[in-house]
Amino acid sequence: MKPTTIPLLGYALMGLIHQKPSSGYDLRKVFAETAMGNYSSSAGAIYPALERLEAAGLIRGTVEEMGGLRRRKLYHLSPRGLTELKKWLLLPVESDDVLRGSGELMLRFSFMERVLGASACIAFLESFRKALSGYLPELESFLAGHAKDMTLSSRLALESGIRGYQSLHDWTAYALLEYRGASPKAHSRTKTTTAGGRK
Amino acid sequence: MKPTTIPLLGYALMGLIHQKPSSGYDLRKVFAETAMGNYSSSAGAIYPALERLEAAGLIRGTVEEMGGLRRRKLYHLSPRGLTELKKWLLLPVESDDVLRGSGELMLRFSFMERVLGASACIAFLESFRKALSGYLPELESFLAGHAKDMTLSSRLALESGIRGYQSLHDWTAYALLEYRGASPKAHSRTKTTTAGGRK
DNA sequence: TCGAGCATGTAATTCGTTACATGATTGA
DNA sequence: TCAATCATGTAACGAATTACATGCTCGA
Repeated sequence: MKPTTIPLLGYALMGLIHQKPSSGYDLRKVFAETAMGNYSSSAGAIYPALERLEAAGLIRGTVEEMGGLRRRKLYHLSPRGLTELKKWLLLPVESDDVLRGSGELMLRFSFMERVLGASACIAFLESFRKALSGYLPELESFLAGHAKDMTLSSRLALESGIRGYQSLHDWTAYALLEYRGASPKAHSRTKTTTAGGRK
Repeated sequence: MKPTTIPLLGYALMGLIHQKPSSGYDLRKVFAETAMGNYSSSAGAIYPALERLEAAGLIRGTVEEMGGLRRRKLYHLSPRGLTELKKWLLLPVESDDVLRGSGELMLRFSFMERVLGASACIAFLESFRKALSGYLPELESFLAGHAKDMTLSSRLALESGIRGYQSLHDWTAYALLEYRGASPKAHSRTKTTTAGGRK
């Protein structure tokens, strides 16, 4: 039982297959049409990935001969696949993850409720929020220290990144409200305008 | 003279070398310490990349024997490298770029003022803003159409993406003000709270 | 003298991209 | 019948990650 390093695309596929058993073609369409996760894409990338997952025993493919239709290989998640998926979803939120773009974190979150339920989502949001609270002041002080040596455009690019993290920070508050507040009547998505807070 | 496909890391290196002739070690430190661009990283990734750039005639490396110091290979941009860098910076802002994460766009913008001057930055910001204005309604309507079929966590993940683009949209307005407004006295970085605008 | 940091590299592996290839089926 | 779309693949290539290897030099 090797460490079984699964690339991000593998988890994306497993998450989607968990939602609904799918063929390679189905999955390609999800990536192409829903602009999901932006990364990963289409063609000769996902079929090999599916083969790797199957070889690792994480998914199983069965050829469907639905009433005279074209043959399609439907994949569904194996018990081991579900275990691995859960393990990945339960990984702690490291500050490195936040730095590395948070794309993986969002992918995890998007699958989380279906696989682990609401309480895991709330715990995730809280630790995500904490990681952001720790990282934002770092960025702000880096900006404060280097702003004078930068061109305006490079400083603005940095500020854009900071704003992105602030927006993410605001979002965690909003998301926690959605999870805790029972009635989704107040569905307005107004900005909280908080964020910039020092620690 | 082949099409010379340069990967993103290559442009990042060229941009940094343009700012200041650097050794591989210097560049690694920039990536490691400034959390620049998040992507790209360190070690046996950047030395090969530098070799490729040199082989392509885009940079030139000269061994420095600074007063009994360790030998270090200083790279500086060649005229052809500068041409390629400018060409990349002047590329139009496609809506695909926005979708694919806007990381490349920000990298371009951060180098832009030093290489092309302020007017190019303004033009870039305007077309970036336009691309975002076109993309945001698409995302909003996708959300409106699919929200009912989603778990709360997957819907929130999508909303987080939308908020990110809105924040970027706000940022373009702020950045244009910084470029146009002469006195950088009003350096407050307050949120514009606009954004969600249709077209 | 000895370890930490400077500085540059190499090799194996793994993965994604691009482009091509194939065949079945449906609608015009 | 012919094009579009469904559906699955394969092969060449480029590039990143990881881990290892080397040697210099400075300060304690």
